[in-house]
Amino acid sequence: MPDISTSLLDWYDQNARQLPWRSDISPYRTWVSEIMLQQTQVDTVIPYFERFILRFPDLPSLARASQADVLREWEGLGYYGRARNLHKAAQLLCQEHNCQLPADVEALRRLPGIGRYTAGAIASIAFGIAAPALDANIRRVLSRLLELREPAGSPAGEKILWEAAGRFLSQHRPGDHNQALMELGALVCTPKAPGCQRCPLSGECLAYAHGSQNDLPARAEKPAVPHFIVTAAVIQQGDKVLVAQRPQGGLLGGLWEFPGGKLETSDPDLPACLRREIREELGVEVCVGQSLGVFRHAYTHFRITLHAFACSLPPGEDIPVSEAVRWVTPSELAGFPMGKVDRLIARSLQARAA
DNA sequence: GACGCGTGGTC
DNA sequence: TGACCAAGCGT
Repeated sequence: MPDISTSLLDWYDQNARQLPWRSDISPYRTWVSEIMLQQTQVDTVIPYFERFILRFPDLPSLARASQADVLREWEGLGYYGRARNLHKAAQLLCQEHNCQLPADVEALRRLPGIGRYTAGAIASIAFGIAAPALDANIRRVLSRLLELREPAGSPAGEKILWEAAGRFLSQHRPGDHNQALMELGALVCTPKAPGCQRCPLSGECLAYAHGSQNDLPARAEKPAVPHFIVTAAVIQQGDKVLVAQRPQGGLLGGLWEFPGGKLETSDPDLPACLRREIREELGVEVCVGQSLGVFRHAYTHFRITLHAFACSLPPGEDIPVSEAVRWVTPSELAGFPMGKVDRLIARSLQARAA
């Protein structure tokens, strides 16, 4: 096992990007940045981090906020469970831990939204604790360094990689060491066309020695991505439209949408699909009118083509409002957190009304 | 332990 | 344009 830390940290000191969360380091800022960075690239996170910190500058301000306000700041970033858990954890910490993040890996690990990686990252970066971290970048760097044939993500591969992350770790600068490995993975040891010529670890890298860097890390086969046809109803009454809140647990949980759903084989056509969905969700028959557009969108595990329709209620029919069903004017839609496609529809309505 | 969970960039 | 990829976590 070579000592990679010295050359790694030297490289990091010369090449680290200046990022918002690398100045004014505090446990709170480190925490917010690490949650945002889960499965999300640095360039995407930067503007969200800046806005979020302006809006919620410290842990008490986040704990006091409403979930809708937190989700609105998160809108567009995806994986909204991260925002719900961040908010929940802030409230827990202010109830039980004096509004302080614990300086302890196991205690961090128990907070909602903090798993093995994030606990190690916060502990090492914010508190200087010698805890390893393993993310997609470090998996790739270490897989190549060790020329690991086990697929990253497999149980055997994970075991080897976590042990390696711990063995390599600098006891002196663990936070910089973890960030340096991630920085190296993001800037040099990239998935395609890795820059081995300018890599500080190429001399120790088994993959580079054998020319196998482009074939690593090994990957398991991925299943085919299904494609669904879905419909959405913009139900209009006077100058208002109906929006519904999605349940907390699942896809786009807690966000608002124009109701609708998947086309089933039993549906004769798109309007029939939409009438069925609205009947099932809201208990009323709607009149389906003109098309408001067709939207394609790719989620992680499936793809949709969404057909939006202007709809109206027959005379005498009504829909009772509730916590999760509201009639709002197009200009009020901006206050309701939404996913990508529904926001596109909402914006087209605002433009139409203006 | 396998699966569900968003979105944007890249090639 | 479609497939791949990304500072993972919860159930």
